[in-house]
Amino acid sequence: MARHFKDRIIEGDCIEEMRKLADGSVDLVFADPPYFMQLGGALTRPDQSNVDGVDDEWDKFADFAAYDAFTRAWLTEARRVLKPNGAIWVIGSYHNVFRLGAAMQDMGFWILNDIVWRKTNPMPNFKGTRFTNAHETLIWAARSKEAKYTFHYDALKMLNDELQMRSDWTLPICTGGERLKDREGRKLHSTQKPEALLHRVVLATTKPGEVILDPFFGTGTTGAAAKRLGRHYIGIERSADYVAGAQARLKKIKPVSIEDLAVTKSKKEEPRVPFGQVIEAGMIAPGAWLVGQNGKRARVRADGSLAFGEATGSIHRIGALVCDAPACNGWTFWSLETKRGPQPIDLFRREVRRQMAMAPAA
Amino acid sequence: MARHFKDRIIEGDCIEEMRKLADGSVDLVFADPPYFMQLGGALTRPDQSNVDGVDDEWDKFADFAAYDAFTRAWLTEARRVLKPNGAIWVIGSYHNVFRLGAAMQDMGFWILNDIVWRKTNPMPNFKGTRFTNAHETLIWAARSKEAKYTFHYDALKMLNDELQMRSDWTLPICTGGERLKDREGRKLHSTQKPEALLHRVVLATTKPGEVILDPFFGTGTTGAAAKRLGRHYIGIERSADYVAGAQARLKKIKPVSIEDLAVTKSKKEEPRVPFGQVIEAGMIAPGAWLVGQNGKRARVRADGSLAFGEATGSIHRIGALVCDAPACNGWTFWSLETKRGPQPIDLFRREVRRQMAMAPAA
DNA sequence: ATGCAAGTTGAATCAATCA
DNA sequence: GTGATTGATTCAACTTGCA
Repeated sequence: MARHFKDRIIEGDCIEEMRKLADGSVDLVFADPPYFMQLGGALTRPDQSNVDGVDDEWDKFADFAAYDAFTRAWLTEARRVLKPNGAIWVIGSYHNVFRLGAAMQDMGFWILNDIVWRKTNPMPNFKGTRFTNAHETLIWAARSKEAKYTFHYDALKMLNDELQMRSDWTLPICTGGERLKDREGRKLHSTQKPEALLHRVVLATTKPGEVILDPFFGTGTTGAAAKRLGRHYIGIERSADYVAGAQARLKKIKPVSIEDLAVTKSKKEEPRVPFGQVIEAGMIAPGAWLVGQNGKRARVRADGSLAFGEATGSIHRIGALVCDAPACNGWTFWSLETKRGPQPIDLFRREVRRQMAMAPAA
Repeated sequence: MARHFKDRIIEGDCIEEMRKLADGSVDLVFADPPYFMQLGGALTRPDQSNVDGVDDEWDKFADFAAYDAFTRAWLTEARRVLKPNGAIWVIGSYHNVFRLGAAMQDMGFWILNDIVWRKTNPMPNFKGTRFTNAHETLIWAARSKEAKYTFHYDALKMLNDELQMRSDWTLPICTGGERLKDREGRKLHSTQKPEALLHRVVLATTKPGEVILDPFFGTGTTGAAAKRLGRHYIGIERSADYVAGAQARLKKIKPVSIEDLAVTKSKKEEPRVPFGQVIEAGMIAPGAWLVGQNGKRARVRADGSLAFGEATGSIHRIGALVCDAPACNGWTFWSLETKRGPQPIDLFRREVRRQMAMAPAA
């Protein structure tokens, strides 16, 4: 690879531009391709406001066949320009990630992990039709089964409070000051990724001084993380607007030494345990009776709600109802009726929490 | 489907046995197929016979091709036996889930969510060569894009402390007393799923009395959750050992009583009540004034329409008009003006519904 | 300055029924 | 099948505005 390509953004189509790069010339590829979301019409929130969905031209394809052809074309070039011991990261959602992963396996990439990015603040499902789509998936793969890929086990363990870094990462979406805006104050790119996500990727799977290629550079999050962590980047991006935004952004990034990196400490909050999880765990069966501190009894249902006469609701609401109080902490109010006498339900929460504590929030 | 298939385990190959089931005869399929982890050795052909050693001619692509052929074969039968409005759940890991998902999309299944099962207690990565593989992925898909699938949104929301359920589920792996053991005390099945996982799946996406087919029944976790929650199951399993273990397990399961199967209902399921019926019932007289949440007033007419100045229309249309909004739920927007203050009109709808429930339509 | 309330927003395959 | 009508539906994080 010609040396002058390093730390530059190339404006153009990623397949064409990758063809100009030499075989085996980059250490890592990070790719955030279009997801082919196939959104329907307009979507409104319960307050009637409009959801600004992804309607960009770059996300439109005729069908899966067209999307697959595109996917295989850019993956082919990406694999060619990777060094033999190189690796690739690809991010997607359920709309496209299965096609990405299958194509990668077909082409000889060797999957090392799939990583789940759990969003702390995802967009809710406004119509109540599905589960909140609260995560995206990253695939980490070596160029081949034989590749000696880079993995900084200890650095990642340090990032995770001395615990092995797991395959699920909990991070907020990109908002606030980090989100690039256009002159009118609107988001410059509809799907800008948080730098924290790329920070973890770059730190874990590249060495300082190595070259990272991002064929869908967008607003340059990969470049930002690379520059900050002393790696080189090559970005390819079709949109002149995005290129301009990324250029300005990268100019401001100051590289730091690893030891100066402030490691974000994971919050050790006590995990929230819904009462329903006690049911699912089999600790309390649907149909069991709970007795309140005032002696009133209510019956447990399969979804974790309580039935008291005609009324149904959460342990808190029914607790408030039978107390004729505006509010009630159901966890401390109710006990399970057993042959050996009443057992406070909070005991069961403690047990579930003990199990949950092994999967830290961050 | 012949009635005698319900709540039975069929010992045999799932593709052959599914061929004996009638078209459109099951409501839900839950499938936990082999993951094909490629840990060396055991390879299987589409007919599930064992490959004796590694055949060099087949190589890597041949492995995936064989797995894909097997996948498409059983998915084809699964789709055929599903009712038009049926749905499917499939669970896998990064080894196979991308191939599963892509095949499902190719066959016309419509993915609704991918769900991440976060394990609280995963197997650590002993060598420190990758991220701890701490999750598995489930794909939930409708039989087609047009299918009206079942989703008990409100019950799931209740299960999660009145917050809508997300696509990431944190649950422990199956251990302790729940884990089936053989006579020597070793685990009977290497990948037994926790019943809590199936509890959530069954509760969310089936109705009591429906039929759930599990073509890779194993030790019968799907059957256990189905029986406990008042659903029917059909299990298909090749191994006589697993069938015997599942039989013994299921015999011990006690179904939850009918009345405890009720879960939090959706408002969408309640019978529709036209506003005119409230007038007919004499609860609101023609000429009465309604006041909106924004203070605007409109007059009730004899046919259940509202008059606001020159404009007339339904409670929803006039509500939208006075809010200058594209849409409005008139039931929650308007209140009746009375001497004792405003009374939300939804209270009257509730009363009409109560009366209708007591005197069902003749 | 500070604190609280109200408003805004994010990769979204987001309704069901009747005329 | 198509279009109009009814009526159900949101969570966390950040920004703005006002006391």
